[in-house]
Amino acid sequence: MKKIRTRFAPSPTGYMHIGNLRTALYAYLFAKSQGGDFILRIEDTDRARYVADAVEFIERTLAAAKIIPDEGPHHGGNFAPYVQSERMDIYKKYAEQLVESGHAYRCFCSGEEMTSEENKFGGYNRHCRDLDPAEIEKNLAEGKPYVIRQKMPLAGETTFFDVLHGNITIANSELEDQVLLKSDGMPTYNFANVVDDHLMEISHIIRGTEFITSTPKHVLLYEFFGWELPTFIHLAPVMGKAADGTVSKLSKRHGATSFNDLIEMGYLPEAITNYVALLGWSPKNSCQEIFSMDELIKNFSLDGLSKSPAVFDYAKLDWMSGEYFKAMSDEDFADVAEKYFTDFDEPRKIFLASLLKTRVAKLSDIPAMIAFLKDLPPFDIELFTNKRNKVTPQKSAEILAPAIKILEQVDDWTLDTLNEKIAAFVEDSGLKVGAVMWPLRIALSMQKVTPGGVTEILYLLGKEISLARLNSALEKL
RNA sequence: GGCGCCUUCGUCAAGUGGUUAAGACACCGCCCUCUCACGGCGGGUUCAAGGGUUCGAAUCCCUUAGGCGUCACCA
Repeated sequence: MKKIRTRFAPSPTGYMHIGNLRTALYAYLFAKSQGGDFILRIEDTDRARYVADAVEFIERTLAAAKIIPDEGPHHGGNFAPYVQSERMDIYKKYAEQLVESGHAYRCFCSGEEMTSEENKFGGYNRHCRDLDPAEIEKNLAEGKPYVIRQKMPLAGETTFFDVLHGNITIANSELEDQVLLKSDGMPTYNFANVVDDHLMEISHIIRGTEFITSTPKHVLLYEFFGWELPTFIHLAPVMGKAADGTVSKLSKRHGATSFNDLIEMGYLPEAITNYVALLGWSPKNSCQEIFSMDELIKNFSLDGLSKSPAVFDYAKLDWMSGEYFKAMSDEDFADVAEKYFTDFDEPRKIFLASLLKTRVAKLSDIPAMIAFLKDLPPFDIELFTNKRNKVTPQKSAEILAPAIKILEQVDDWTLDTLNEKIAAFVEDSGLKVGAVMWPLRIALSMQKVTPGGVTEILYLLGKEISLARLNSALEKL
């Protein structure tokens, strides 16, 4: 059997859309699940869109997502170069070959003529098909710029098989005489793509549905050259849902849309990859949702792919991200959240990690959660009223005063000791735990909700600051 | 507009002629609990519509509607 080879062929735009990442992931998973190769090829044939360092950016992003090419610009391989702008002579050779065989022709029309009514509606850009050979010679001699166009059959239809969609048939009369080689000598996507996929022995083409309609043109090229057809798999797009409920292709208006946006927000790469994998694919005979890359590879199969569009759901990403955090050790979490923990010593960092890892969807949630530890929010007497625990500002003062006395005596400011002292204090007070804890927590944090309880906050704050806050609150009450 | 693709809970989805139509997220309720979270238990909501075929249809066929894509010297 022929070796499975898939490729990811992005244009170098310094931006990795989630949809692109997913396409790369599926191509990678399929290849790896079949013991095949995954190739990275850069489609930089549009000089106007070239972005500096974009290739490195793509490679770094794939590496972060643990999608490792077997061949690529900086990964080596037997089919180099893997950057299309370095393969111009190859495309030219094959384009000329098609002109020779009568499947393509030179077109000397300028841009304006292209967009004429005739071409747009009736002619499908077929105007230069039957130029007088003498005129062609003349134009060439004058050095007049030209493009090479594919000569489409005028009758009949072209059918190709897609793994997800079955047979797709399009009438040849719908196909325009598309440009193969541009006047600057660069190939178009529709040409370079076919030539390279053949030369690089790609067995399965996994790409977005936006290419379904141009696939018959590609198929015709394979036929013109007498090349064996690869297997096509056209993936449904990733959608976004706007505030008004409308669904459209995932874009900026939906929030973060690139892998890097998500990383910057503090989602783990593993969590993003895991979530994205499930956006349009589900495992067979299993309800598993948390997958390592190895498990994805083991479980992946094409028949688990969905052919309908999937809406990107940030809420579910949050959940999945949280699952990854919860599964981490305190040390690992502290490590990954390091830049948010700068105000704490090592033991407190680890302890904070233990508190936060069950409460965080993304790392950037952290600052808002722990801000009160650094800067006490303004005093608000309203907070000292809590119906459920029958707490009032008056009662709060009555609890704070003795509590301060007890805490002042504590020299061993550790979690265990603090726990012990507070528990004893509650016991002696004869009040419910909540009734005692409420005023303490408010005085220490000036907010109703805190990650962790009173003891935890006391420990994190340290003795000095804790007592200062308690005293300050007592004074104001 | 032509052509093409798509349509199971709000979202991701399982399902391929006979199921009480899985599971997950979100949501709601209860339990645990010093708040929040974690954890545990429970709940509501789904086959786009209309026609067929069939003893029987989410599953097969037709029509309609809606969504998306494409119609570049962009990919």
